[in-house]
Amino acid sequence: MNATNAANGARGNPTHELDAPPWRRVESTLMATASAIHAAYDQRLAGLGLTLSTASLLAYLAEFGPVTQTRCAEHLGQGRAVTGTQVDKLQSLGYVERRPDPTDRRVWLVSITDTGLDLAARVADVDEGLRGEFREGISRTDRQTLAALLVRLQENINRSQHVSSSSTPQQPESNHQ
Amino acid sequence: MNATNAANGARGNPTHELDAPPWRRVESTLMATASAIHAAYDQRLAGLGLTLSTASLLAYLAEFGPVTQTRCAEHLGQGRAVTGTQVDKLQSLGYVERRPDPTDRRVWLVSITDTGLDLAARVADVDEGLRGEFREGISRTDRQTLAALLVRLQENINRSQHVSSSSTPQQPESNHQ
DNA sequence: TCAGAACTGTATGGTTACATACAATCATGA
DNA sequence: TCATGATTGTATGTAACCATACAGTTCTGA
Repeated sequence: MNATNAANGARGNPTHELDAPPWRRVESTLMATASAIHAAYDQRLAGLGLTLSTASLLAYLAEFGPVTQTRCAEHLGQGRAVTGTQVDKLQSLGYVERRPDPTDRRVWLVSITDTGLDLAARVADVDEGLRGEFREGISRTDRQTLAALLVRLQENINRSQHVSSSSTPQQPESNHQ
Repeated sequence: MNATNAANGARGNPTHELDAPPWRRVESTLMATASAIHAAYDQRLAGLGLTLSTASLLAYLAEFGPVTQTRCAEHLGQGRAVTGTQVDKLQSLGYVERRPDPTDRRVWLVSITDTGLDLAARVADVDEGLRGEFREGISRTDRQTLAALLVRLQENINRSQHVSSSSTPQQPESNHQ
């Protein structure tokens, strides 16, 4: 009983993944790696009072001018409600501000403040440093290979997501909520 | 269950990754891919009344006999409290049962039932089918390359995770290789 | 023997995110 | 014009997970 199973899979010999149960294969390794990346960012960004989500939002606002919350949500791949909460937090800390759109009274234009820009610069430093550590000993070619494989994999995943699961056997829903 | 559900992304489903600010690089692609895998499993397993987490627990119990909850939690890489809740759910559905350990009155020995075994077999089918779809057009060599790169990346991540206290990361010495 | 440390499972509160529902506001077509 | 449908941001309820704290139990060392 050493570290977590993630470490188990990571330190194991990648050539024989058959001793592992069905839940410790490439897909599982990938999800564990993603969790580790998430945790690493959260850990480093905690010093700035941010999480990966809020830092991503801040960085997006720093780069692309004032935008609506819906656009932020789309870019970050999350719902509008959560984005609104994140804007609430960044606004309460003085890093962003909401201004009404003169041409559309439904929306807020979220813009970054000066202190927000300073923080975004430090977030970029953290990002740069962390990515540098991640890439130690992994060549540019390797990274390109990894990215290409991930893209191909994700295409397959998206394709299988859009298949309407017609093969749902019996098993009544039994959704008691 | 409609198309907007999947398109909107139950766990976020970003689509563009190349023209990208610092937040759309390899690390982001990896996390997005992991989310997509998670969502795909959840979608397919919903027909069995399970999620990826509960299905993983069930599969683990099906393969390795009665075990304590702490061991389940360690294997699944999650906390003991959540594992207890998941066992509660599987138990209420009749798929697992808790029996006292004769030699240790602190622990429960969680064992799978006959109906649980049946369900685990169907979970294995879902897993097999989904992995097959994911690997379409990706050769075995590619998969090995991907796994190897992920392992190397995760080693770097774990190393950078352990350098939390010091503000000046001092180029940790590579242990081997 | 036995006091203190360690471990197991559970309770609790907090965080993050989703899905739905809703009011307010635009946009479209007859 | 104006009724109908879309869109935006928010409120609400739910779900999953974590971290901490705790009682009961086991283990360890003097």
